[in-house]
Amino acid sequence: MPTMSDVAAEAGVSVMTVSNVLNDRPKVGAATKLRVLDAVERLGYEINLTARGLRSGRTGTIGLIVPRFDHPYFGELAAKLAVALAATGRHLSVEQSNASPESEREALSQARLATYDAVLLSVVGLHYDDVDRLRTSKPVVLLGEQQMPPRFDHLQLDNETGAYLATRHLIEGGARKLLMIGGGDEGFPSMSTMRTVGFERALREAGLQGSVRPIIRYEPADARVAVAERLRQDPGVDGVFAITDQVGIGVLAGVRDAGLRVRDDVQVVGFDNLAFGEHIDDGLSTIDPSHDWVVSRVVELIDRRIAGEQLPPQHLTSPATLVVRGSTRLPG
Amino acid sequence: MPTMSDVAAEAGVSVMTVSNVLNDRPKVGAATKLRVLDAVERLGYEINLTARGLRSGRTGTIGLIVPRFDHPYFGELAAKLAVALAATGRHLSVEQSNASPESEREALSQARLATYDAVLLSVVGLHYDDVDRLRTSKPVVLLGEQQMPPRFDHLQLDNETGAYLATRHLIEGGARKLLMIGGGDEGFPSMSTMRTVGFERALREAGLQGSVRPIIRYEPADARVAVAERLRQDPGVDGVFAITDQVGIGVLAGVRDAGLRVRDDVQVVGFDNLAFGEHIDDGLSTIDPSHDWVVSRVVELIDRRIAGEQLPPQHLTSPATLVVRGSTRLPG
DNA sequence: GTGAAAGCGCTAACAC
DNA sequence: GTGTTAGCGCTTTCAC
Repeated sequence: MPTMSDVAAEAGVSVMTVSNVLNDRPKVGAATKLRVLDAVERLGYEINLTARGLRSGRTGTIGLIVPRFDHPYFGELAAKLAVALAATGRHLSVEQSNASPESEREALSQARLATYDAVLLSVVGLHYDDVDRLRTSKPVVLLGEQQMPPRFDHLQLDNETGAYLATRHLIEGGARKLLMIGGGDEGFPSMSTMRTVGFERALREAGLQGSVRPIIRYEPADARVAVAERLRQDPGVDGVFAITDQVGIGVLAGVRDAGLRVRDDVQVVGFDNLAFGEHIDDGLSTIDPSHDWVVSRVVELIDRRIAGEQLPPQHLTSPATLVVRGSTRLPG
Repeated sequence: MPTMSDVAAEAGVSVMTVSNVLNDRPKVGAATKLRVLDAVERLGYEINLTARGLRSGRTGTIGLIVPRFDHPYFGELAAKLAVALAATGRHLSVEQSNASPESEREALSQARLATYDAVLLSVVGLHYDDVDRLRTSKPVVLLGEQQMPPRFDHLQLDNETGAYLATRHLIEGGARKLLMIGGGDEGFPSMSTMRTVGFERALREAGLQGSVRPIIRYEPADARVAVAERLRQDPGVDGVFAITDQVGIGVLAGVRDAGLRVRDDVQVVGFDNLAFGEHIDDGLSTIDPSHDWVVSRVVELIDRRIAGEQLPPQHLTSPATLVVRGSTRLPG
């Protein structure tokens, strides 16, 4: 592999001039620039990013750490982030934290975080203390619904409003006996707790009772079993709020398993607006988490942090909006 | 951030001894080792992976380059790969190539490939020439269905057999007028070409005619429109082979859009065995691509390549097996 | 078993 | 505009 010195020798200039050309630094003569680029071409030279990173302290790469690669929520977010970051000349690299306890520790180690210019950390599944232990000189932006140490920038959804809108929509469509799958008060402000608060607020406003069925994993299979079981015990249920669309897909299946019709017998709303929701049955109504909004804010924020701007930790909440599809009735 | 010299000073040893301890090199005295680890602890030292990488040429990280983060096929594969690599002490970093033409060029640049110990390149959407241009000193393993330069290691599915099994299963369930959505002969051995060959072989064996409806993007929305349109033109169709499960989800919706019942009127089989297929409708029958087999082979292969073993380029084909769910009938 | 010297390939800082 | 010097933090090599 040729190095910068090889290019310098080939072009008859110093390595600094080569570096200046390759980094588009302004103070290079046009003729020199051409000679350098020519030499680069002839030798097939490409820069050594590791060496650049060691010397300059910058890598041009942003890290995104997600719990799992195979959850569509992160896939969809990551895809949008990658596009937005590419537009500002940065590069996104995604790691999975939850492969094993060791790999989680490793993914969150200062050593690995330091290989990025900034780190976006999806904190699903991480606890306050895991995150509070983080020591890094690089900017860290937290994404997710847990309560987290306030010294970090943190973006989250408006979980409570989203759950409220979903539940009110079920009620406006005529549901009178509601069930939330995947909810429960965890005793601290988690995603589950906050969505449950929104669910219960909408019930209270309407003067209705509802029930909450927690599940351990937000997986379709678990939700499917849970909802079918509950519908058999409690046949009057006519509206289900699924804590996520993944859970929602299981709820749709569980409603069928119980011998009931989605929408006509039991309305269903999810949360996340995953792409596949549009095509399941007659469409799964859901809450859109405004990924584009989140992505724009994140990109702005890391730009400013990487530029070294000092601003207090940002705690931002993205809007949640209702998306109506065939699993619910319109009001009236 | 403390460096290795700081640790050496703190422990009263040389940097080399610190390095030897941290890398578990055998020739360190037990007492010295303790003193070093103690100093590491006290200073909160963590190694600088960039410096290590520059000097040693190894990073401990494997790169996986996929076209899109938001396609569940890659998410599911990446999740399994991450777990398998973690077990051998390596680390997986995933990049998206198709965010834009520039980001694709960048993701495939020698410069970026060189930051990994080995690169797994998912070649969906890349052409022979894109890949043939790759120059890198690091091992590259290709994953995907295109025909590719034989100098690379390459793992692919048994597309033809998979498509054949899917189609034969439709026929055994009673389908007599078959349609393939997303097929077509592209004139070279692509995924589409090979799956179409398998489809047509099964038809020929059964003495049946079938038709093939190409689509541009393998997206549910496109497939949905295509299949509904075709079913209206051609009402006798009673079996659809969808080129992927993503397409299959659109086919299920399109069958309903056309006023027909999945399975009773139109049997449907997909390909990929994505996780969500189990819970859509009564389940989407599909072809399983043996991700676990692929993952094992890939991990073995890169272990040997990274160890510097010289072996001819490996071209491996993973088995394809049928998974029967509610979108098709069992024979008889 | 431990340490000294050299250098991986680049860029920051500054001299000219 | 261009070149020189120094050094980022580590590992390789080799001496003891």
